[in-house]
Amino acid sequence: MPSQTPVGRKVTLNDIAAGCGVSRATVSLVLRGSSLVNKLTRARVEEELRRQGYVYNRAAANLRRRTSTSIALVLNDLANPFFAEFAAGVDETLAAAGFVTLLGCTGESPTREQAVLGSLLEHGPAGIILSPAERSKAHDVLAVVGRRVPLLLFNRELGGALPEFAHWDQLMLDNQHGARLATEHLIARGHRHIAFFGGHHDSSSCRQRHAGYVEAMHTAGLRTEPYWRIECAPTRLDAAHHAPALFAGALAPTAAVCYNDAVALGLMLGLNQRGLRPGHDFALTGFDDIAEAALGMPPLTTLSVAPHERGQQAAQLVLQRLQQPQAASHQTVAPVQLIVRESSCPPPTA
Amino acid sequence: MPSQTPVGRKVTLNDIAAGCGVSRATVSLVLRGSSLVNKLTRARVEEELRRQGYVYNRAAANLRRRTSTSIALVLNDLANPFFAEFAAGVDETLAAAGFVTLLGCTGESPTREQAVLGSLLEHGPAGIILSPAERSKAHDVLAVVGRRVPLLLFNRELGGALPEFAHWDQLMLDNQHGARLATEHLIARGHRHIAFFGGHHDSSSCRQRHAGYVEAMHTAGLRTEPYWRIECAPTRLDAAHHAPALFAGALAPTAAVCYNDAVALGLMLGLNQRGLRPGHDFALTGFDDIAEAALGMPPLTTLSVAPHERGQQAAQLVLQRLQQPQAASHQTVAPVQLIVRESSCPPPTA
DNA sequence: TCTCGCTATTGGAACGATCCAAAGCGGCAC
DNA sequence: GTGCCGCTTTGGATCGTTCCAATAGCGAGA
Repeated sequence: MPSQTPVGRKVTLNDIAAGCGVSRATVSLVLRGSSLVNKLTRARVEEELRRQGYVYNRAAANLRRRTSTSIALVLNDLANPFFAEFAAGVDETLAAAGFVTLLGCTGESPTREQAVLGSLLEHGPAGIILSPAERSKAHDVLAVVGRRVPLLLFNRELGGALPEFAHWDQLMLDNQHGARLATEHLIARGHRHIAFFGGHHDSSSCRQRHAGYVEAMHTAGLRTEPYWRIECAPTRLDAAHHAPALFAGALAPTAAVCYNDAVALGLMLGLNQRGLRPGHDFALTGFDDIAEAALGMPPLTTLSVAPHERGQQAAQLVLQRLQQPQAASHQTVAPVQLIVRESSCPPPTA
Repeated sequence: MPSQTPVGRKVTLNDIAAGCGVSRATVSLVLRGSSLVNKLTRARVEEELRRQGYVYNRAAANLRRRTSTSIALVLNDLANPFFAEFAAGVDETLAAAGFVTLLGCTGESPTREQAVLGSLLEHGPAGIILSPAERSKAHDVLAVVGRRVPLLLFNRELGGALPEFAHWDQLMLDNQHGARLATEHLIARGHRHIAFFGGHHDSSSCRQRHAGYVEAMHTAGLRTEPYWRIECAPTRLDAAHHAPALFAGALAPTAAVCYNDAVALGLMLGLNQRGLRPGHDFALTGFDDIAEAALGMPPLTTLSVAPHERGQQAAQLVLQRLQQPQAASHQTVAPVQLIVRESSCPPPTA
């Protein structure tokens, strides 16, 4: 509407106070909905606020009150749909609680992670949600973050764990259990020779998923050949590239538990190029249940981790921590759910 | 009133000053790397800063200097990989320039857009990058944002355009040209009966793409039948649903230019259900080049819009605007690139 | 001796909000 | 007239930083 704000200077409490003949303090009370203010006065002030197009300066208020209304969200890779959905969930919940999200991306670089954390901290967030870069060290994070601001670790553990950082909360996925579910499912379908495909060994989530796979295999009395463990970058392209490695060993697997969906979808491509039809001649499973999983050819059996809900959960955990700064730190493991689709066929000979 | 959280006592300039026997002002000069400070003094102060674990309070500085070091990024849908990559590009460039990203998601709701913009504005961003929700009105955005903070519109135009908002910068995709390229490509492949499939007519990007399609058809001397224009929601599911409509008219098309990749992938499903093989019996193109496009069956011919680069560009445009607040507003149209894959086959009879 | 210039340093007033103790005011009881 | 009570309102200090004008010290030139 016809806002009469003079260009070049912000409208402050003083302007409003002067504009309707009350004190700054009264205007402040009105803004905060205090019941001390007389109805008539309030109406006059509110009219003036509207007339001058006042916008609240939360930075100034936070300075005086020594409070903060922002939370930093630091992600290793926002371009990954998994983290994007996570971020959307975080922002949604934070916004509902009146907080604002300070975003930072590290691109899997511990160096940039340091810089990003440092820069965000200067803006005084009340808390931090961090999905660490791959080789990020607990010691370095502690050095820049300090103990003052509560931190929630998401998705990955930090390298070189320090005893002192037990005060950090954690929200992790149940990687081991999930991979175990997938493996058991393949075994139940009749597979005996099952590979573990993709991911890097120095990623904690990959190690956990691999452990779940081994656990299921051994529980079922099945062997795991070393050459059934194929490492590659967690991308489609690299996965497609490494497909032939599956069949280089003495005993070819009939199925593969893949590190994640990206890897599984890449492997499908690689199999096609070898003339193998995934879901018919070879079974595979993924992890994450990204949007593309349901649409693959064939649709991919995978583990749903509900990234949006995880984002909401992460935000809630941080908000909870803010209310009880002294409570013992909390380790949360989010459940994962097996989604059976067509990629996990029985073995061709069965 | 949003809940606010107390933060523990912080180390301030006063603490440092007291700690090494200089004045607050001197410490401030050291922090800002002023050349006025004596080398010895600087060393002493820096040592003390480290010793006490000082963190700069940018909010206080910004208050005093009447500056801002944050930019608000308001997106209609962060869960969409296109916007996620865009956001990553924005954050990357902003961070490099020393700015911090204030994130806000609107979920395609103009109401939430209002709320989110209002909340972010209270934190005093230096500028705003906005990808509007679908039915967002220029009038409403202007009412909450005002003229004080520069705004960059990305990707979509606002409804009910006001003359006054000519001062907003814009970064749009070259929708019309892109759709024209796709259509020309299909024509060059030998198609004569080409449909335009998907999207809503009240979306500016859909209108533009349709215009590009019409332009190419008419330039080539080809007719466009009204029943070759099929509207549906820009989702896979709705697209699959509307596939039969393509063949309901007197003259069946042999190809379709789709509103975007999601729609194209959905149409593929719908065609398959009719026993038509996309890429063999029917040609189609998409728009966006999302990750799944390359992995479709068949891989999808589409238009690449490079969302990450667009994010960098958007950030640069805003930063530029901050340096020249009075410069005339700028409308940028980002180029798109045709990516030819297997979905755009020649017509079966050709 | 006085002034000048140069280098370092500093106290105090901002920035825009909130907090707090104090006060104005009308009515009512004594 | 005085004291006391609620109901509103208010001035001034304060949060952590930066800006500004003022200074102190000190060697050099007149």
